[in-house]
This record gives sequence, C-alpha cells and structure tokens, in this order.
Amino acid sequence: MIFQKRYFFTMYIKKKLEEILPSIIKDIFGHDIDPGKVLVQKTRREFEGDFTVVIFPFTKLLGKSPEEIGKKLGEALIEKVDDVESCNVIKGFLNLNLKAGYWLDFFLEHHSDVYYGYSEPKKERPVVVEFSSPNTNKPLHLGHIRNNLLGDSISRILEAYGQKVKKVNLVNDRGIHICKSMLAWLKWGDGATPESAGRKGDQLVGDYYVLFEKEYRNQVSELVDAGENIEQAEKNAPLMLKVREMLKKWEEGDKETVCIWEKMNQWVYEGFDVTYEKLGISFDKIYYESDTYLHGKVIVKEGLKRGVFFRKPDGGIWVDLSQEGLDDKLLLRPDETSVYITQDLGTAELRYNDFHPSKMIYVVGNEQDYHFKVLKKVLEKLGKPYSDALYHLSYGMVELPGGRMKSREGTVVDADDLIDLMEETAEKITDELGKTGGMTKEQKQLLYKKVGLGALKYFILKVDPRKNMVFNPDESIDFNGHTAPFILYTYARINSVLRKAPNDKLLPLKKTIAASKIAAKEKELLKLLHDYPEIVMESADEFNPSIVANYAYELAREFNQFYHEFSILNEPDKEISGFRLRLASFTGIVIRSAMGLLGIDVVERM
RNA sequence: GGCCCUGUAGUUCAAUGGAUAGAACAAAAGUUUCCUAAACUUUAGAUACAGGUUCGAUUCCUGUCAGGGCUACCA
Repeated sequence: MIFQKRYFFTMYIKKKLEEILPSIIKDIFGHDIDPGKVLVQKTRREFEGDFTVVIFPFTKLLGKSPEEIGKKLGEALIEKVDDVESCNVIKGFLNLNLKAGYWLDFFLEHHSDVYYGYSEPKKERPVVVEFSSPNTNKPLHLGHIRNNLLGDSISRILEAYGQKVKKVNLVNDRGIHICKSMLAWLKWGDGATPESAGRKGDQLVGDYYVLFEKEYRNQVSELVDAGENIEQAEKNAPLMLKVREMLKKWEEGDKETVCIWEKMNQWVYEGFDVTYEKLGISFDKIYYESDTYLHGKVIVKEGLKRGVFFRKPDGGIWVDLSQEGLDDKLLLRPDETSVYITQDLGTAELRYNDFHPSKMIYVVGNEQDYHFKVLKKVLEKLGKPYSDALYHLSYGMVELPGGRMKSREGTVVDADDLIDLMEETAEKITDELGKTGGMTKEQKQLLYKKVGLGALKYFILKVDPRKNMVFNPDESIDFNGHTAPFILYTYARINSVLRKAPNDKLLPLKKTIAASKIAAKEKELLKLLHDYPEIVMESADEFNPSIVANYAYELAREFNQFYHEFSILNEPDKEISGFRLRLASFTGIVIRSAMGLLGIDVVERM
C-alpha cells in the first residue's frame, strides 16, 4: 500500500487554535493560562460558526466578563490566524467563522483521496490483537460474534491509524470442558461423525457437551437426594470422577485419549472455519492452548523456585496477591494439571517472543476483568518485561430481552443460525422492494449476504464496547433507520448518481467553486467529511469502533437530507452541479472507508 | 458478605465537565410528474432517587434504590 504524505486539516486548525490561544491571552491580559483549559470544539449546529472556544474557564483568572474576554480573543484570532474570518460571542462561547477558502482548500485536497482519514504507518513495534478465542466444546454463539467483530474492527482501525497489527486467535482446545464432550461421545455417541450425523462438526461436538452436562446434573441431584451436600455431590458424581481421570490421562499423553481428542477437535475446526468464513474474519496466527499450557507450567515452577509463588500443603501452587489487594490465586493444581491462568502465562510469553509487540490486546468479555487483573499482577511479580504491554479490552455481555443467554434453557443464539437469518431477511426485504432487475443470481446472492451480514455487524458495533447490550432476535433485525442497510443504501444512491452522470458534468479535479455558490447544507456535509480523520484517531485511541459506526450513520443521514433538498445532475449551473457531484463522490469514499473499518462491505446497488 | 460494572423517551442506542440532552424503532400525520421512498418532513416522549464539588453535572464525588458480573482445583 502506498501512502502519500497526508495533511489533516481537522487537526491542523484545532491544534493551531489551541496552541495559539495561551499566548494571545498572555498578550492581551498578561496572565499565563493552563493550556489544558483551552477547549476548542465544533460549533453546535444551532449557532453561527465553525469552531467554538469555551471562555468560562478563563473568567476567574482574568477577572473580566466572558463577553469581554470572548470579544477580545475573537478580534485577536481574526488578526493572527489567517483562516479565521469573523466571530461572535454568545454567553461564554466564542464562535469562530473560518474563511470559505479554508473549506474549499480542504475539499480540493481530499475529495478524491481513497485513503483520506488514514495515518502514515508508524515505525513502532506491532500491536497484537487477540480475539475470538473459542473453546472447542461448543459452536460459536452471539457473544462470540461480538468478540470477533470487535477484534476484527479494532484491528482494521489500528491499521488505518498506522499501527502494524497482528491478529491472533487462542484456541482453548484442552481442559476439562473438552473432556466432557469426549466422554459423552465415547459413552453415547455410537461412533457418530459429522458426515454420519449430517451435522456441522462444532455443532456435533457441542451436542455431546450438552448431553454430558445433562447427565451430570442428573447424577448430582441423585446424590443430593441420597443425602450428600451439593458441593460433595458435584465433586463425587461418577461422571465428574471419570472426566477428571480423562483429563489426567490426556495430560499424561495417553495415546487413545489424545487420538479421540485430535479427531473431535478437527471436526470442530472445520465447523469454525465455515463460521469465520461467513463472518469474513481471518487471523495472522492461531495459538493452541495445548501448545502453550506446558510453557505456562514451566513459568509457574520457575516462579515457585524463585519464591514468587508458594505451595500449599495439598501440593497446589499459589500466588499471594494480598499486597496487591487481591486474593490468593491457584496457578497449578495439586495433581499438576494446569488451570486457565497457567496457559495464559505461557501464551503471553510465547506471543511476546513471537512478535515483540508494543502492546498485547486481549479482546475478552468483562466477566473476566478479575482474571486479567490477576494475570497482569502475576506477570509483574515475575518481572516480565511485557506485563505493561498487556491490555485487557473488556467488552460487555450480549443479553437477550429476558436476560443472559443460558444453554440450559436453550436460549443461546447460535452464530451460524443468526447469520443465516440475517441473510434470509435481507433477501426477503430486497425482493419485496424489487430493485434487483438485471442482476444475475450470483449478484443477488452476494447482495443478500452483504446486506444481511452488514446489518448484523453494524447492529453490534454501533454500541460502545464496554457496555452490555441487548439483542432482541425478533426486533433487532432491523433494516431501516440507524442501521447498515440505511448507510449502504446511501452509498448505492451515490453510486447511481455517479453512474448516470455524463463525464463533462464532473467538476475538474483541481477546480474549486465560488464560495458564494455553496449552500449551508453543503457546507454542513463538507464539515462532517472534515471530521473523519479525527474520528478514526479517536476510535483507535479508545479501541472503540462505535465512534466510527455512529459517524458513518451521521454522514449518511446528512447526505440523504442534502440529496433530498438539492438536485445534483439536474442543477442548471454547471459549476454547482459539478461541485455537488464531487461532494457526493467524496461522501461515497468516506462511507466506504468507514464501513470498511467496521468490516462491512458496501454495495453498488440495492 | 467483599470487589467491579451499569441505570438516559414505551424500546434499542448517542452526548472529551459546556449552549435548548441527540438519533432510531414503535405511535400519529404528511412528501413520489424530479438523480434509488431501504429515503425525506412534521408531532408526541427521557437523565432512577437524594445530597455534594463547580460559573456550569447525564458526565466527577458520597449515600440510597434497581439490574448485571466476579468472588472455581470452569474457561
């Protein structure tokens, strides 16, 4: 990818104003002001102006009325900053108008740049983004979808921001949960395979996991009925004893056990691949817990030797985190089998050695906040150089209207089913609207896919990652309003206009338009386009795709209003018509770019 | 019990401590001889409660209430 040197107007003018204000205040009022108190923001729509300086923070120190300070600052800015043309003061707000030339220059420089909004590549070490991280005992569900979409989108955003990104997946392919599926398959599976059962591999293995849990629960309640307390019953149920034995055998490398494990995992991977393919998600490297947990054990034992950890009487190895305000935490079981955090210690080190990243981002649900706190502390205690680089990107749960998804109650929304449902809905709505005349069957299929998947991705990504969100399967499948189809439709509309435009209609690339001919609505659109680089930067800084998502919607809405109010091709004034066409095309470029950062493909027609 | 997170229209989401709290869906009413009506325009509707800090609080602090999560030799 070739990047040309880019020049960001947004950052330029805002920075310039923020930087110059303290010295202006010093000149006029003779006071040194804390630069952090200088606040330049976009002027709200209902007021006249482009940028606004908030005056209140200065009033106390300067001992003058906000109006007086605002007026003086405004006059000074007009004099000292070329781009500022005029100003007005309302209450404590100094609204600045930029010269028309500023906006026209911006338009001229960027309107045909498909990399508009991107930053130059930084020369730092790469960022590793871990996401997806499935267990191989269950198919992917709605919660995994949020994880995958966030990880994928954040990777794209960081890349646009100029970071080198390595997307990695850590597959939890071992542990007691996998043994549960294996045991149930051995006991009741009758040799079933995905082929013989006609079932996707991950689904099939998941069936046996569910079966195990069901039988296990039965055994536990039988024991409880027989007088045992719950804790004991859960520990001593025959199925639990068996599955523990199996885990031990697996860690000892028992041939038969490992063989079944390999076979069933293979089925699961084939199933996962189908789902990843549907979602359009890929990885640079896949780690398997079965490869990393041993290294984790080594790290734990080293820590024990160095006295960072300690052994309890029963033989388990623990870390004391009371100094850090946390509890003791088990790192290795008495029987030397590893627990969750054991492998995470190993994985972190292997990953660091592989990439020497400047940051290791873990996209993992907020239910694991405590786990990652502990992980970071343990790495710190061990003196690992990468403990600082570790960053837990904690996201909220996806809930159903009735609360959390519960497999026992059968309310888990399956990823494949949901994707299929979205595509079917897209097909139904598209056909009802009847706009696919002249499209081949393949083109139509692709359209349904893009619209359906786009709607799903957008629905999830438009929400702030940190917050829990509610997904209502009946109502969330919306294709109107604040949705991807709305934005894609806007793009298709722009494309339609561009297709119909005769070549000579386009304003020549290097020609601007008389400022007096630009309507307020057009300027609004231009200002919104002007924001895009800052939006990308913000979402990269905060690891938050919803900023890009909400921006894309706002841009599309603004364009649709403009489109409704003004004619592009039928405008008799050639210069205006040509300008509007360029403006539309610029909007299209930014919509495509922003949606691309969300992992959503645009469509040329819909 | 301890720790953490979240409370914004009927519903789903917005709002770096700044101006009159924005959208969408659902509800009601309109717009098509005109570049795609998956659009556009109206109408009605919200900061859980009580204090505090501040020139200014949805945002920060405290308390109450409500919801969720963690507190596993599950991951």
